[in-house]
Amino acid sequence: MPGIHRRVADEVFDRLHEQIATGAVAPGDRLDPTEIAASYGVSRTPVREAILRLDAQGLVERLPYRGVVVTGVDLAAAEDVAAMRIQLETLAVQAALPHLTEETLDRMRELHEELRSRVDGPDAQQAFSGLNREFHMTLYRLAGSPTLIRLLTDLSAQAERMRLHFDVRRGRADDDHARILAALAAGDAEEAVAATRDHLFGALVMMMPASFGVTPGSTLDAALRTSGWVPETAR
Amino acid sequence: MPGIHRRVADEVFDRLHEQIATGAVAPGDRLDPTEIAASYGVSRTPVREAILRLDAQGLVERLPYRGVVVTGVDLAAAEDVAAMRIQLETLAVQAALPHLTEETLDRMRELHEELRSRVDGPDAQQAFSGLNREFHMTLYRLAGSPTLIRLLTDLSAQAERMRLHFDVRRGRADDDHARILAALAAGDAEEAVAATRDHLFGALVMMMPASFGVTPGSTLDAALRTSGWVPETAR
DNA sequence: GGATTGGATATTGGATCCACAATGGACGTT
DNA sequence: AACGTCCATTGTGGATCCAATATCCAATCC
Repeated sequence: MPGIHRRVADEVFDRLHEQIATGAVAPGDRLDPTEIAASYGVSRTPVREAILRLDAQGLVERLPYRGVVVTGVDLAAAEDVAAMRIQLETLAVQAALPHLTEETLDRMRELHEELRSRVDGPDAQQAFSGLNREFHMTLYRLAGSPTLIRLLTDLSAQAERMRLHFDVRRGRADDDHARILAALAAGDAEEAVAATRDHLFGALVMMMPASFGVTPGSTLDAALRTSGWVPETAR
Repeated sequence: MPGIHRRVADEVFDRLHEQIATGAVAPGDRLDPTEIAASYGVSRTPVREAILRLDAQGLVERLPYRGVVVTGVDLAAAEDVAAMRIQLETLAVQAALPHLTEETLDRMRELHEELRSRVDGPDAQQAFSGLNREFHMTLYRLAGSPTLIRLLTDLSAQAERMRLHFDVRRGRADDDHARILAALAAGDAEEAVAATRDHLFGALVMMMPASFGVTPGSTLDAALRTSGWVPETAR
């Protein structure tokens, strides 16, 4: 049984990933490998490995001989990531639906309830992140695509970081999840896709200024249309 | 001008990436960091960094304390990667088209001609890989999405590795490219998407046994349908 | 007075060294 | 003779050491 191995580098990676995803270290902040190594009581080597992995996920940027900083977030990046998620998660929904079992649906309902009950808790933000991700991933795993899971995991971490940066509270997420569950239970693929798309799009919109409109010809525009979205002007 | 800096690790990464993408080291082969370091005349440190990055891209697998092997390829993985590419490249086409200029189109035509002329050359396979990727990427860059480029670059490397593993010659690629160019020139988004999808799907089909059919409910099935594909049985 | 260059300092990237885990073979036991 | 255990060997992961590069500041020149 390989995989049970916990190397120091794994530990460091998890802790740094957590720090970044939760916004404990903000975008633009500098990560000092020496300092981190000292504070964790390890050498710089595993810290370097962890940073390499964070870089591959796009969470940090390594400036040669000039240190490593947490990747900055701006609205353009948020829109970019949202577009990719819409394109891939709507695919995941479609591919997962045919393999949906009552058991998985129950598991999702559990997570849904758990989310509702925690909406006003002390660590609401923290709990939301984990439970929300697990709710969606439970479904997506049914698609049976390791690549898809890998991409979505990375993108989720990015998105979560942005959500926290822009201080977006997701009160409406419950309703979105209920809508998704209903569509899944009814076996309505089109509605499940639409609900997922609106869920992701809604999170993005809350980060944007009031005057926000989808830029025609953007990846976001394209992804929205692919998933059946109809622009305001055409309605 | 910093940023153009070439570190040793970058060099090692490029060489290893090349070796893997071109199949010089086959799937399942073991990579010995010590041996690589010696043959390149460097220490193990930059080799380790390079391997870390290859791992993040899914090109190699690191078995804790047991070495690193080139990720195996099978038909399921090929199908998986193809599905992701279809989903993302069709998005890229749609987002790029509105920003298409005559200049870019000319650049693509150049690459197209170059590809045709090299079809029977000595290093045909090698040339094809690079030129084909550049042909598509030239278009996709117009979408203005760093994330999309990053994901597609990784997926392309995977796909190329599989293509070479299954020893697929892409004679038809020329025709596909011509079709894409025509659609782009005409500003026909739907046709450009269809052409791109068929291009990618065609490459996958050539890896499959003759009896191959798209599994209903797979990510491939979903991606194909999203891009407007109609299954045989429904035609 | 401002800009440019040279050196001091700090920090990253690379090389080397060390410890521990994992395989393979030898030996002993049943 | 077969199986299990122990030890030696190999090699990965981590720690430490060294070199190369960027930044910062001061001195010098225009």
